[in-house]
Amino acid sequence: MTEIDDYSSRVLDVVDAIPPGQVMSYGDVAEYLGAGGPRQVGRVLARYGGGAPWWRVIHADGTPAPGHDATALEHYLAEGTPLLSREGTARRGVRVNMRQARWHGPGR
DNA sequence: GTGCTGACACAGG
DNA sequence: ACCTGTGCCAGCA
Repeated sequence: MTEIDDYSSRVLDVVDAIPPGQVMSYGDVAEYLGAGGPRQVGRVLARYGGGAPWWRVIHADGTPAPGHDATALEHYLAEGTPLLSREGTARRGVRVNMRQARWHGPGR
């Protein structure tokens, strides 16, 4: 049994609530919860992200998490997440179109 | 108690 | 678009 802290559980709950094609920045999740900070959210995902769509949680710039940017890209293509990646821009810096994909709680 | 590290955010170059 | 420095919060040796 993997008991999880209340805070971690809440973070995972929010991440799991993010609809496909939408994403939230670490800072947005922290602000949405009204507790901790972006670093804490990142730490939780790094620890318990295995049971939640961590790829839907990215930097404020729209860049996916390090070490798994390739995996995240696969999910974005499968979910239909609006990407800014283009032949013109460096494909190495795969970014998500936050202006479109940014999700703020249910109903938005 | 002190210091370092980390799946970050923001500003400057 | 990329790198560096600084600030913020929490965990760990």
